[in-house]
Parts: sequence; structure tokens; C-alpha cells
Amino acid sequence: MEKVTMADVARAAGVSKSTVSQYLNKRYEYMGEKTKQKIEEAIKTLGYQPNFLARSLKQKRTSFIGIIVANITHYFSTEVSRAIEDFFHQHDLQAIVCNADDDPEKEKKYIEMLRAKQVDGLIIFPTGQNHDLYKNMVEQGYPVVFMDRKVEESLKVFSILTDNTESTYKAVQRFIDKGHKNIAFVVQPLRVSTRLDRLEGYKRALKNAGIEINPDYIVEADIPDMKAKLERLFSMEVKPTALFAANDRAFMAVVEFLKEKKIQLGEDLELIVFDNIPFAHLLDTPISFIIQPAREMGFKAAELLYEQIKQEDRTPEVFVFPSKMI
Amino acid sequence: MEKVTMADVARAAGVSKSTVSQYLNKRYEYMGEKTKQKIEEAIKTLGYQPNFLARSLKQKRTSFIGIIVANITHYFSTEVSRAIEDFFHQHDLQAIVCNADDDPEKEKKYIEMLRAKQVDGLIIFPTGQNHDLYKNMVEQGYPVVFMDRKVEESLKVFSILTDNTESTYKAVQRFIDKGHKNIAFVVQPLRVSTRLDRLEGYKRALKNAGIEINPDYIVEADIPDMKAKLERLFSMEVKPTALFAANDRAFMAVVEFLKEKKIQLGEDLELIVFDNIPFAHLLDTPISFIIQPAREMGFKAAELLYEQIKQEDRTPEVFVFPSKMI
DNA sequence: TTGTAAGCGTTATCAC
DNA sequence: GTGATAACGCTTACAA
Repeated sequence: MEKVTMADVARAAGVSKSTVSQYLNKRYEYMGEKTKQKIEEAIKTLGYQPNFLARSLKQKRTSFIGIIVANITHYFSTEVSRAIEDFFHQHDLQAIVCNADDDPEKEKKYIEMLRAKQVDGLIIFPTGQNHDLYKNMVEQGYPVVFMDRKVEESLKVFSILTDNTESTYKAVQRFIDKGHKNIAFVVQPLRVSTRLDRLEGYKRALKNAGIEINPDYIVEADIPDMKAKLERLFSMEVKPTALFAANDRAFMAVVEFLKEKKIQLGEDLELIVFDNIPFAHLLDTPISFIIQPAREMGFKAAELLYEQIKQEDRTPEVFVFPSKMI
Repeated sequence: MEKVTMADVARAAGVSKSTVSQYLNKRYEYMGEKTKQKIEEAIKTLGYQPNFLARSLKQKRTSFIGIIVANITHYFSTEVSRAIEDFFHQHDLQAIVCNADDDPEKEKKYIEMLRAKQVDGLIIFPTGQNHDLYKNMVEQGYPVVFMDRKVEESLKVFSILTDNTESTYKAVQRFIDKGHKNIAFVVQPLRVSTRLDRLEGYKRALKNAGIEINPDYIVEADIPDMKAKLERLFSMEVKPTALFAANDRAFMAVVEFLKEKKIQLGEDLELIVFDNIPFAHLLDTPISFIIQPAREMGFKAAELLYEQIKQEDRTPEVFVFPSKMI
């Protein structure tokens, strides 16, 4: 195993550790040409590999940043993460992606682990249940950016969101314009702000059109239970003619259900989904998607985090990126 | 920012650093109950968070492992990575995923970076162009497992592969059984073993059936150039009636092309793809997929790496997981 | 231009 | 049971 250390190189080159360190950090302004060469050679022959851990300990930065995703199975999350990774790769930082799996305990564990391992900052898709932790980080001035979901208003933090209510409102409006009256809304448990905001948009659109909100048309269920609830929805006397899926996972559940029941998309039912799915353009079905500008959002988050890491002070702000329907 | 260190806790609790360390490592066999409580209290009031970096430096392990993926845009890669992450999560190690983007230079950079940062081991989807580096790691006894693609035979390493040639052979055989004679093979540059092996299976199947291999039916191109080459393929006098896409990216390019040209899948052309794609089951098109047991492969790789990390010696071996067509 | 020595925050080995 | 003290491998004043 590797054991060659800077001291070995120094010895081999007949110089001191500090000189080697200078060399490694490319500070050869005032370095003798021969010293430089001797070091170079020693490194080669010994096969020396610097230990960044030791450096990090000293410098108090690891060039790692963490991304804690509430649920990685949302395509949106992976798109955003990828954008963040790309940004940091350009700045020679490495992103570490952790999946909290919608579990606040796991989220907590990850936040603590990453902080213990001294990552330089965190971008979090919050589960929303760890306010104290969030607050703690913010108060300590630890670089952090929240993504996708709101955290308690009182926390002064950088957040990146999309216009959930607005976009949903417009989409449902579209259904209404087309003459739909029986519009279903399918969503996972309303624990998080995105889902609540989208529901709000749905309700507002109906209200605005003078359509009564029928609670039976609002299907709230965990993915495993969704099928059963959909079963109930589609066995109602007055079946919905349009359906809004509040995210990609809900959408998947719906499509699977429809396939099974042989309900024809476009004919028996119109569908709008909040979120993009990979290869959406491959489907030649008449589904509309509300697409968040994932890459832009990711880049912005990365940029905001990077500024904090570089200690460029700036008051926290919430950035809202509008989504587009296609 | 956080600055509370073990020394602070020790001082506050009126004990020595070593005792605190004992406490943190849950070695309270021989620890006075009151000392324990004093430490506990000091930690609480100071809000002490241990610094794992320092510990890692001392213990020479970081509880990080790296995954270097040749190209993360292959769905297979993300499936495998996820399985690996899951495995290590159970063992309290964190995976760091890096995307080499099919670029050997980038791969090299990542390998060096991760090793410099002292990750405990590496699972690599090799680009294949960094033999010296690979060799170097193996010779130094650094824990490493190769995934998906073969590296030079001479290297005695753990590898996880699928039966590329066999599976392709069978698939093409199926085309032939159905009466197809003009079977195209679409692939990205034949730089890597998987693609070569799949091509080998294709050729063998044709040969075995006494069908002459027509080089014009073998489309080898980078994704951006693929469209042009497909254009050429489908403007031949004798158009292919069946097409084998050597991976998901090639498949995507093909489907886009077909859509544009309004060529009907199933009617004008039959399609088999090597690789799964997300939501494949949503498509109600008559496409066959050759699916690698990604999770199993990932778990196996993780397990093999973990054994190495735990210093459980074992001679390197190549594991071949059969794929299945659906 | 190069060397000395003191950290960085832990853990580990011994004494006591 | 607990505490000095020396590592771990590097960076960084400060000296020389």
C-alpha cells in the first residue's frame, strides 16, 4: 500500500518538507531550479501521491460539497444534481449526492455525516422536518442552499423554487378552457410545500371558474396505496375526464393504473403532469408536462453556494424560477 | 463558524482529550459514570461536533468509496451506482459518484483526486485507456473493482461483466428466426469491450445462419453523427427490417430518427435494444430489451470491494452475469 | 531561497 | 479509570 509521504520526498531530494510543500503548491517563484528538479525527480521515483486529507485538515476545506436529495427517484432531482455537479466540477469541487429517501431521520444523519466530514457546503432538498438542524446551520453561517421546497419562512436562507401554484393554476385553467369540469388531482402525501402549493393552484383555478371542489377528485396517497385509491376514483359515477398528476411518481402510478384498466389516454382522459420525465419526447401520447428549468435551478443553487463558500457575503434570498408547460 | 474541538470539551468537562475520545468511541467499559455524564453535558452545551477528517487522517480510512462511471447518461450506470450506494449505505460508507464522460483524461483526474482524498476503494467503469493507472492501483493492493467493461486480461482484478456476446447472439438469432435477413447493428465507436463483444455476437449469429455480413448494415457513430449515418442506412435500396441497438444511447438516437422519418416501429422495423431504459414498460411499442441484472451486478461489485477494504484476501476473479431479454 | 517548528483535531500507546 | 504525549501528513509563519 502507499506510504510515501512528503517527508520521504524531502529526504530523497535532500530538502525540507516545506520546500516540497512549496513545490506542490506551485509556488516556485523563489525556488532554485535545481531544487525544483531534485524534488520533481524524487516524486517520480518514489511515486509520491499527496494526501489531500492532511491538507484539508490544515486548510479547513475539503473541496467536497454535499447534495442531500429528499428523493432521488424524482427525475427532477437527478437533473438538478447533475447541473450542480457540473458547476462544481468546473471549480474543482466534487459533489457528493445523498438520498434521504423522504426520511427526515436519514436526512439528519446525512447532514451530520457530511458536516462531520467537513464538506464545504450543502445543497438540500429538504424533507422539511428538521427545522432545528437547518436553523443551526444557518445560524452558524455554514454555507447552505435549499432547493425545491420551502423551509420555514423565518429562516433567512437562500432558496430555489419554482412557481408551483402559478404553473398548476395555469395548467388546470387549460383543462377548464377545454371544457373539462371533472378534474382529478393526484398527489403523494401533502407533507411538503411543493405538493401543497400545487394543490393550491388546482383549487384556485377551479374556484375561479366557479367549479365546485370535489374532495373525491383529490387523491392523496403514498405510491403503494395509490392504485387502490385510483380504483375508487375511477369507479365513481361521474368519472374524471382530466387528471393532474402532481409529480412524476404520481404520474407513473397513474399511467400504470390506466394501462391496466385499458383507459385510453387522450380519449377517455386527458393528463397533465407536474415534472418532466426522461424520454418524455419518446412517448407519442397526448400528455402535457409542466417542466421546471432544472439545469438553471441547479446552476443557480451551485452559484449561490459557491459564493458562500468563497465568503462573498450577500443577504439570503428566495429565487423563483417559472416552469413551462409543453 | 464551528470551532468547538475535543480539547474544548475536555476542558469544559474537566477531563483529558483521551477520555473524551474514549467516550466518543463508545469505549466506556472502564469509564466512571460521572465522567461520562460530565462529558455528555459538555458536548451538549458546547454543541460539539466531532471532526471526522482528523479521525480519518489518523485512522487512514475515510468511509468514502468512489464510483467512477464512464458515462452516467447510460441508465445502466445509474442503476448500478444506486445499488452500490445502497450496499455501502448499509455498511456506513458513502459512495461518491464521478462521471468520466467517456474521457480517459477525466477518468485519470478523478482516480487521482479520489485517491488523494483517501477514499477507501474504487469501483470503476473503465474508459479502458488508462492501463498504467489501473495497473498501478492493482499492484499497490488498492481496493478496486472493475465494472461493465473488460480491462487488459493480464491484470488480475475483480471484474463484473455481463454476457454481451451471448445475449446479443441470442437476440439476433431471434430476428433471424422471425425471418429477418436484413438486420442492422447500430453502435457507438467500437472503443470499448462491451460494444465489440456485442458486435461479435451479432456477427456470429449471422454467420451461423449463413447470412452474409453487410458492413453497410453496421452503423458505427458518435451520437451526434448518428442521425446522418442512419439517414444513409435507411436510404439504401434494401432497407433493414430489423435493427439491433447496441445500447440505450444508440437506441435513443434511433428512435428519434425513426420518429422524424415516420418509420413505424413494429411494422416497418423491428427493434431490439441492449440495455434497459427507465419507464420502458410505459411504452406500448413492440421493442425488446436485453436487460442486465444491474442491481445484482452492483451489489456484487460492492461486496467485492468491501471485502478488499476489510482486507479479506481473495484472488481476483471475473464474474459474468447473464442478461435477459424481455 | 530554504529550513524549523508549530499547528490542524483526532487516535493510540503507555504510564500513572 | 484517566491523562500525557506522540503520532497522522500536510501547511505556514517566521527564521536563517
